[in-house]
Amino acid sequence: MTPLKPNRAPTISDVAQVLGISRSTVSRAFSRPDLLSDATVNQIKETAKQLGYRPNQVARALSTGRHGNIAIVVPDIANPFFPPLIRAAQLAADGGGFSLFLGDSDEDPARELVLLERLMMQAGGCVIASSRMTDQKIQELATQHPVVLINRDTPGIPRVLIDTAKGIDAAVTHLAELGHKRLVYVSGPAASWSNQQRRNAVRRAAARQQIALEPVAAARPNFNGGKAATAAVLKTKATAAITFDDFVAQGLLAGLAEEGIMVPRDFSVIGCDDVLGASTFPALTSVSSRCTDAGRLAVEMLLNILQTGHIHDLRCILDTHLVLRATTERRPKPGPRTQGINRRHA
Amino acid sequence: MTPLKPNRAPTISDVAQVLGISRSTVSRAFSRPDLLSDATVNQIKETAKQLGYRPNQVARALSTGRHGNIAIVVPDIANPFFPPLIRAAQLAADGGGFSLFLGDSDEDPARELVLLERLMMQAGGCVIASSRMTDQKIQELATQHPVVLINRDTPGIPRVLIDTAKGIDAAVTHLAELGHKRLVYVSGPAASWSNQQRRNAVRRAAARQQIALEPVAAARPNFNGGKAATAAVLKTKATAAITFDDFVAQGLLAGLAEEGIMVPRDFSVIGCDDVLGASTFPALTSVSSRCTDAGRLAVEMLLNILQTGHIHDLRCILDTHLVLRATTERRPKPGPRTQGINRRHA
DNA sequence: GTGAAAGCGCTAACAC
DNA sequence: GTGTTAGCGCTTTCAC
Repeated sequence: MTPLKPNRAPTISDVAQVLGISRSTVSRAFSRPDLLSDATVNQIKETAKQLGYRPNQVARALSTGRHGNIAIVVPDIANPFFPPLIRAAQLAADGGGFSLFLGDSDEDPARELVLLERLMMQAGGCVIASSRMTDQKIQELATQHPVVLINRDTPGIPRVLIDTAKGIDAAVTHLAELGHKRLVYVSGPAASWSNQQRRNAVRRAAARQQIALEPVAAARPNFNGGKAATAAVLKTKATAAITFDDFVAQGLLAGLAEEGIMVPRDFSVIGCDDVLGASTFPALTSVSSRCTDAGRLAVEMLLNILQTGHIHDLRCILDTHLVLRATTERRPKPGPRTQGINRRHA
Repeated sequence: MTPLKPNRAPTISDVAQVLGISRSTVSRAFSRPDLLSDATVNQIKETAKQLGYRPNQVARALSTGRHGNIAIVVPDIANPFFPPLIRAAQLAADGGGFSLFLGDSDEDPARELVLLERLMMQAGGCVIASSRMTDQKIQELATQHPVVLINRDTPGIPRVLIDTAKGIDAAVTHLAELGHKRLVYVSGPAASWSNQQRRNAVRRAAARQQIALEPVAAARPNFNGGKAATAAVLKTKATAAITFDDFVAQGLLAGLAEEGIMVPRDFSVIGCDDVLGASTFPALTSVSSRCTDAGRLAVEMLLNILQTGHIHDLRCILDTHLVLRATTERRPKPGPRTQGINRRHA
């Protein structure tokens, strides 16, 4: 059992005293060196280093109102869509000299708000990814702090949107070309903009290709949600499914395997986000989504706002494409399905 | 293009003035309400709410030295071992009323140090997961700030260790029982404590089971690293591999498939961490590691230090077990391997 | 180009 | 119980 650090860190005053100069000069050497002669700046930085002086962010923040922090809030860190996004955000923040607060709302809009309010006391702005809050709440928040959204199309607020429409279009077209006539969309959270956008994209594309569309809801956007939806999917008599995300697709794959339905021979599956790579079996065909780009871009937009002090109503669209792997195939011939035999383990 | 928020937030003085009382009283109503009469506390909180007053964390931090923040730094957010850990850490921090800074060192010790030094100006303490820094640097850091380590056994510093020994032991025993005589350990980062610990555990267990052990290094602890190691693995003539983590195992699986080696018929593979679940094919047998518990525990330990002001040299061990799935089987009969034909796609 | 002084919003002795 | 006073470490007018 040890007590904590005894000696306090050197301050601006210590440096000033050693050099016999005023504290403001030392301050300027770090915040506005252009106002000082090169000689003094060097001298100050030199002794500062010797003393181990480092400017205190907190004091600076109190004085200027500019804390060098931003925040990012996501619905679920463990959802593989977000880690690459967060990683890119952290990198971009770091590049701009900012520190990053992380919040996980656990898919709960109330928690999301509380978290943001706490974080925004110390952050200059925030990135909210896949917000579950209402547009109204978001707009309210945005009047008080700089906000950049990812995958949420709230007017007036800078936002990065991953436009799955193009990729989904390709997916539906692909299925149509394989002869499928009846398709199901396994949906995700109702409050999710991505889900709405994907559902609509599937609907439009299905109409254009003249194939029937059946809606089925996954209780939660994860493996179990997808697996649990299997029965409902099969009941529709569809021969192919597009799912809200790869997780749901993975669950569906597992559910189908359990029912002895062979993918892609008996049933075709296409995921969204392409975060699972080739790690499912069969390797999942999926609509890619550029989460890394989205994270980096959102932070860059936020830092730009912080620097200029002006919010532009930017609406930045990242498009997507279909990544073909091994879960789609020509529509099976109509007739009784080979059920009850788990071919995967045969 | 909109300019930013015009009106500044109400301060403690505003509340005091409205009520015609002193600022300290208002301050106490929020920080030490036990010192005030219930009547005044209620009155103050009431008008504070009306004015929309919220205590300013930054000012409080400057005054007390207690910023309500902690930091967590990991080598790679996108490594699936960390998201559940970070998620649990964030939850625990949140529960204690703390905000969480997140840093990604990108597997680089220098970057890790810089990041930590920046973050620790605003955080009361930090959790460092799978640090790549030297013990010396870590100890140096720990003299200046409360530090809790995850998967790093630096003496004198509170730490949470996921003890893969038990699980690895089970893994090696399992392989021995299946008749394997020659095993390879595909190692991860040299600076990683986990890697050293796993390597040693495999070595000990192999010696005990009297099976030969060949070391092979994965260039990076990820899919590509594992895949690239495939040739080296095959050259050892081993019939089974234990890999540093599931990622490497997944890469190896892919590499083997490409070479036409069937898993588990021709070759057995066991991963570590069990973060990929059943999503590989074949479903990966793996040594589980309780990353969620580790994240929660580490933060709880840190908060405890922050509250008591005392560092106990805690060494908290979480043990592991083997999760059997589908990538291990009886040793193949010696003889020429079926190579060149990719059986997976046959 | 540099110094003096006021203040960011809050807390913490110390008085009464 | 409540008010007074003096900071926490830094920035930023305003002088010179």
